[in-house]
Amino acid sequence: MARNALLARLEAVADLREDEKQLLLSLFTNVRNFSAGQSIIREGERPEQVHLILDGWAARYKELPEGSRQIVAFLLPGDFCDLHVAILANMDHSIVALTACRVAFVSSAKMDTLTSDHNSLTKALWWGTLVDEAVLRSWVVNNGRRDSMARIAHLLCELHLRLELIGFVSDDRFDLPLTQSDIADATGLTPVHTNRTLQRLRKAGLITLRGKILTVLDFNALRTVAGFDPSYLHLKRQALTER
Amino acid sequence: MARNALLARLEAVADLREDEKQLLLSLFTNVRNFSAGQSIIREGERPEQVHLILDGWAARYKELPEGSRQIVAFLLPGDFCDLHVAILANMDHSIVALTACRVAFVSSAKMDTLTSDHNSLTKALWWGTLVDEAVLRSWVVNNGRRDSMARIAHLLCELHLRLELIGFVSDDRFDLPLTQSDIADATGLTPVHTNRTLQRLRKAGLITLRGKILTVLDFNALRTVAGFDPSYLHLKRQALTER
DNA sequence: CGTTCCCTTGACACCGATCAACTCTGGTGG
DNA sequence: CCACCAGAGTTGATCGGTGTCAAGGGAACG
Repeated sequence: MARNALLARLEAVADLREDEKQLLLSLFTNVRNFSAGQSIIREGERPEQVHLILDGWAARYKELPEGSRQIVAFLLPGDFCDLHVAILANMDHSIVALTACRVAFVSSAKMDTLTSDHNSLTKALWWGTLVDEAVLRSWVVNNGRRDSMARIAHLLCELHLRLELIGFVSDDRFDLPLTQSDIADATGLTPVHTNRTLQRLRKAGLITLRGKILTVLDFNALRTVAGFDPSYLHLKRQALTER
Repeated sequence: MARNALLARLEAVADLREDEKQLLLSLFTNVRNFSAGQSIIREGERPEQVHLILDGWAARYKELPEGSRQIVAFLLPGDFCDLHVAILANMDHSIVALTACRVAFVSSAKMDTLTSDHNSLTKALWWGTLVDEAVLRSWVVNNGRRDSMARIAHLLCELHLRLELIGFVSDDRFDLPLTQSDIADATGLTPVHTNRTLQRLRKAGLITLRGKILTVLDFNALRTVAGFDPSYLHLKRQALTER
């Protein structure tokens, strides 16, 4: 990964022993590669394995009857696609690779024994799903109550912090491998309007976006435009959030 | 409750033994009453107890700096407010009673021992939080990609099924103790527009809404308008969903 | 060197927001 | 029992943000 993206996330909450870390990492040896655009899991499927993103970006999305889609989460290295397979019957949504992705597969049986043997690991994994849920809540707010500027700004703030946590940000600059249509599908806007809004964010001197590199020029201003409060990400090591 | 609203929800997924049911119910003896409008938990708090709605409706919401609010979930009898207190540090949102509510309090310690002793109960509770998450995803879609008619129709379909599951629906008719402003806050609309949209739903012959009683006149038509697919609710006992 | 995405731009339509009354309802107290 | 009142629902007029449609430009890739 960033061999330790998963650990980076978990250690933000739990203090894991060295042997637990090793044990966890040892599970994710069965790896498969996906290319951009390939679907990792489809709605209605019942995967037999738990999937973990090792590298690359993927999106969790739902498709509507008339053909539009809504992305409900971006999955970054260290994120699980479906920790819940063992419990819920079927996937109620799909997952697609947005960039080339390395994905680890673990049988749910292995996960089960892992969690029944190691309480602190279980708790750490639990914590991960609860943060996912908190992020989801903030997306409901985003799509429901913010205008296009604030929506996109909020998304960028969130990605900035999540990527920073796993070591993908340097100097307020990071790789943003999303098309404007992807951003539109995440924020509930149209591609055209997303384009214009990004232009406004640039003209306001908040960001630059060249190639697929996003630079946050003024994080505090961006945060203000977004109405962004990072506490929902529940980052315990709060260094990042203090500026 | 509907003493068994919680059980109704859990039994939709797990086959619990009688003694497990009794054990579970025995926990929720410490009860407190809230009146409509009273807040049950506030953002930033760190509650020491797990809260379960026994009776009445509550809302999970976030407030924005400029004063508007977004409801991110409706809590019905049998729903937990904060199964996660033990793990996440602080509440990243607030919970308010929408009607008079009876709420049970359980110390997180008790919950902990319960879950470490009874695997099937743990799984059932887990399942509950996963369904919450699935509902959240569908709300993101709702606010992001549906127009006002479909949004409100979708919300009504969801409430219909959730209430049916816990026995609060008879004859496609149920108590809907929400103000139009509440519906607006859930769907990301304004009260005025919510009002007009409800009128359109009535004129289209899909629903009636008198007093606080909602009658679904044509569920299939409502479902079509909403683009509603109930599978995200993961109701195992699927009788309800087949019409 | 052409094809295919992706980004960009313009003109226009429309859904939903805003602002500002007015009405209705249910609950309260005199 | 009535008068009052606050909160909820309703209506109309107008504004603005976002969607839609259509076309052109640019960059990556075979």
